[in-house]
Amino acid sequence: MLSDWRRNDTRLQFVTKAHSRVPPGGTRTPYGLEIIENCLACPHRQERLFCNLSDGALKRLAGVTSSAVYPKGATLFVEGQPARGLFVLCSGRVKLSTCSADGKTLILRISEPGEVLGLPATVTGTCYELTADVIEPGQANFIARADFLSFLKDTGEAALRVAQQLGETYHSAISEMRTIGLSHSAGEKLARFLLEWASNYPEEKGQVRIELTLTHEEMAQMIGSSRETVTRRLTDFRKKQLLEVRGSTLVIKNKAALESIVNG
Amino acid sequence: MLSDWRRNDTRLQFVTKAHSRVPPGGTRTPYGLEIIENCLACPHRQERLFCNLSDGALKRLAGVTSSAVYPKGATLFVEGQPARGLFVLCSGRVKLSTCSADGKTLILRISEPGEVLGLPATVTGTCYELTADVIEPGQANFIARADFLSFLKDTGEAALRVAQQLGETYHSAISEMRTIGLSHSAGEKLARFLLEWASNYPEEKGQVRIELTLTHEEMAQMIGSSRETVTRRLTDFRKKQLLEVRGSTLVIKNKAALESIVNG
DNA sequence: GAGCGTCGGTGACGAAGATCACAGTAAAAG
DNA sequence: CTTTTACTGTGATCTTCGTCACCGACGCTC
Repeated sequence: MLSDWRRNDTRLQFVTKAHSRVPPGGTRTPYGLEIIENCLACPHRQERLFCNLSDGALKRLAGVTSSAVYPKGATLFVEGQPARGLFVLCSGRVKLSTCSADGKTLILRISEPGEVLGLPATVTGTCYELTADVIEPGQANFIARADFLSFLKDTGEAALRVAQQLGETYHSAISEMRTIGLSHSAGEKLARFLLEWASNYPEEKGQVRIELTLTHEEMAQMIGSSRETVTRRLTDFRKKQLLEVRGSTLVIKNKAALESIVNG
Repeated sequence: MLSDWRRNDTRLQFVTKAHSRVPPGGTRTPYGLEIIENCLACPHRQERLFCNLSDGALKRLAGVTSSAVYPKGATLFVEGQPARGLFVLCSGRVKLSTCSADGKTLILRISEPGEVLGLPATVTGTCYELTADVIEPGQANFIARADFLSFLKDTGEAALRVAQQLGETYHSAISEMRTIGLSHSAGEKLARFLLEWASNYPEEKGQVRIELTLTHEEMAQMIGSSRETVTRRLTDFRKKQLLEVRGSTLVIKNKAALESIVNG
């Protein structure tokens, strides 16, 4: 259903300003993608740390927010750029990665709706430390650095939220670090990764059904390994009845066994 | 000169409260270690992000700060503990590490004076994600979580500082991540690590003289490798005239060559 | 001075995995 | 309906590095 614009070029598509004249709570584009025009009436507001501010604060923020929809493959910002500002991801998913001189890529995180991208660099006034690429099309709200900082100065409430968001970002970085740094083998890393991913899904009777729209190549880049080894370990797991794969859904058949792999 | 208490047990030694009746600006213990009693008069105040708050804010903070001196080997907090509060490191150095079920250790950072330890967990109200061990004796000021949060609520100025500090912490975690995740070999990781370390020291004519009071074992834990490989790669580097080691000072003789190792 | 623990240095060995090469498959593009 | 492209699957090879084993140096304790 999104197929007609998935293959578009990656130029940024500015769709609307946040303070336009549309019914509150979102509307629908021709592409079937929900556009959230108004954070106050956003259906996800409750669940999201950064969106769930007071009405006053959100109104203030809305005045300096530019909303846009991005196609798959779009780049929000690039590692090493001076930070222009931050992006609040409303829908879609974004890959955060870093890249070495010889082209090797390490993915640090796949961001979900509700997360704030580019916050650390925006707050400290340095360069973005990661590159943000859209892997599943969606909407993001941009806030320029200067606007954001003056907002923070005025709104005491928000600064604490920002600190908490940063804390969580750090937490997830550490967790990724543990996956990569503490494993003895690629199989262990992969198991750690899958379990981490599965922790966002409900478990029943030792089984978890998860959506995993990543290529083996991308998984390899997340665990610091090669594409081929991911393929091999994955088929190992399947042969051992630990997993089942049907398209982009992956079923963990034996969570306990996977856990015993990571615990040595 | 510190030798007589380096070998002490690791119980915490509470020495003084911050609001005691001593001359401002610090005094000297019998062990030759400078004790900073008063943040307002701290000689390092300017250079340190978190210490450099307004007089009013610092006074408020002083009221809830407990100062203590810790011997080598002392543990400030342990990974997985619910966060009690944070520590401002005034002097000495602290190792931040995480540990897997089978005992493998990964060191994420060696903290220097002026840094704040345990901040992310304290702000988000979760568990410490790392373990903090003193590797060079020094002083740290403890602030309990509840006190700190109410301080933050009242002091708008401070929340922004906290956010910046968190941003920097995150930045250094990413940098560590790059070292471990983007390298093709242990030699590359070690070179990356040494250059990172050297970036805090002045360079002249392609040479840098650095203090590196870490054992090979600890370096291995920083780059996710084994003690033996660190020893071997280090002697390789010496044979190739890239390095020289005299006790705990290490001289990078050929910075350019080290850089060419990391850049492939 | 003897004993002990920590640290650095080195050899041998085996397993893990990166890399290369290529085949098969599935889905989009034309 | 063909062609192209992206992704997965698998074998062969070769390097690296972790692990084990041991030795010597140094500093501390008794």
